Amino acid sequence: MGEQARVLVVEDAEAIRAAVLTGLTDAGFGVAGRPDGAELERDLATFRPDLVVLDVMLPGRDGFALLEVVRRNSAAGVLLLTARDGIDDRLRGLRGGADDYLVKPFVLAELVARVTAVLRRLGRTPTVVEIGDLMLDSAAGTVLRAGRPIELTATERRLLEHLAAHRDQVLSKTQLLTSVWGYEDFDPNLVEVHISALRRKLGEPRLLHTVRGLGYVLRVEQ
Amino acid sequence: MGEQARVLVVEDAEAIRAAVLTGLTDAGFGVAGRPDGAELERDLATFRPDLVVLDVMLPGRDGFALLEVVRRNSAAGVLLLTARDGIDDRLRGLRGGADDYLVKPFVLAELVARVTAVLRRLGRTPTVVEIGDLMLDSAAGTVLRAGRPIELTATERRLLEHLAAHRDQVLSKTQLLTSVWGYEDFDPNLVEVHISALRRKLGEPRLLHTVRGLGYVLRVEQ
DNA sequence: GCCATCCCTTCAGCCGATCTTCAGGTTGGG
DNA sequence: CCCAACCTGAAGATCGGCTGAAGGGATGGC
Repeated sequence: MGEQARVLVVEDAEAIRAAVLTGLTDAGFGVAGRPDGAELERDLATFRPDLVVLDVMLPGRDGFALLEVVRRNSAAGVLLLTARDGIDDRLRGLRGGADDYLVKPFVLAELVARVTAVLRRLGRTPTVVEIGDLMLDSAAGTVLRAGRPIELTATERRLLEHLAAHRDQVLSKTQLLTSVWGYEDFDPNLVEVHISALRRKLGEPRLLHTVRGLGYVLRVEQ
Repeated sequence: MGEQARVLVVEDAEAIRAAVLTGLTDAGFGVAGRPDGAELERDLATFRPDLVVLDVMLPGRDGFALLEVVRRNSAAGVLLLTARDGIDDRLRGLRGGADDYLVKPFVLAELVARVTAVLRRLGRTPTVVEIGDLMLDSAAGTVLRAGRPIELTATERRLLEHLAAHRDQVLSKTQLLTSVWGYEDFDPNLVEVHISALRRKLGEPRLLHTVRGLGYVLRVEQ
């Protein structure tokens, strides 16, 4: 496809938002802008951004809260804009799972460079991942097994995309719980239940394997 | 237990290098340091870092040149340290394919946070250990002997990984009990039983040897 | 506003894999 | 030859993982 990556910009300062949107458009990205994160969930579902640029200082829910929302509801990358130069904010952002951050004021060219870098790192440029006869199109939101479409719930899709992004790597239930659910507390059964549902829908031959005592791995057996 | 990730630090200022190495060690990383990149190719091959921290201003080849070397010769991530605050440098670094950069002077905690973040983004790197025709991939959770997969239980895998991490080194049953099982009480037979099972699965020629009265050692006999 | 539906999460029972212990056999150094 | 060290098959206890079912919150149609 056109392979145009989509970037959602949530920034309340209109001048900055406009400049950023222009810069990103010039750089060849598909863009959308919002003054706040009130409709973030909906935007994630409809606009399906590959990356979300979040201002930390926002009316309503702040950038950190929105970061959680993005993580829970999509596989999009996150770039934080922080007005304060405080190390604490930056650390909090990175620990909270942001892919990168930028301190205001910034030069437009640098933001574009960082957006590009994050997208490249995330390997989001090609939105299609193939594993055996399984095909994930994160842009279109479709999953095909042997050419046949599979209906997944949001959680199942996030789980599958995460496993696919780490194919051939064993991921523990704890890792999955934190990166797919964003949970701190540990309830292995929650993961097991969703793995079970995912397997039922994915069908045979089995791609999603249990490594007893370690976790799960998406792998094509030879 | 996963093996610790390895970080190579190339930085000519000795005070900074020492501080960084200490901080990373405290954070649980395996580390190595160099004042310049003269032996980078060799280091990449022998130390097998998961991440390389590169100072941009270096005697001899500078950070950008070394970045290229890392990219060509390994799958390691790269974090650039730049003394200048100039946007140009930062852009050049990100465009050149660095996974992240940090502007000096920086707070040690932030460097550690960034190193952790980059490693996490990179998917924690496949740590592969080879001993003779035995290959352990702790990320993929696989063990191969002469190319053939071997099914191990969780305890057997931990035991083997521990022995592999200390290849050619005799480990007593007490040492194994404490480091693999975390037990305080001493039941040598418990270790013997698992060693026995491990040998059966690993097959011939024997890699796991008994040193009577001392312990066990993983070694390729000549 | 109300109801049907979907989905996430928790719970409980089941099953097989695995851990640990025990008992008896084997090995090797002195 | 003897004894301590080591090996290993077997078996009960325990654990990790799977799955059907049900509660409850959110969503969307009427």
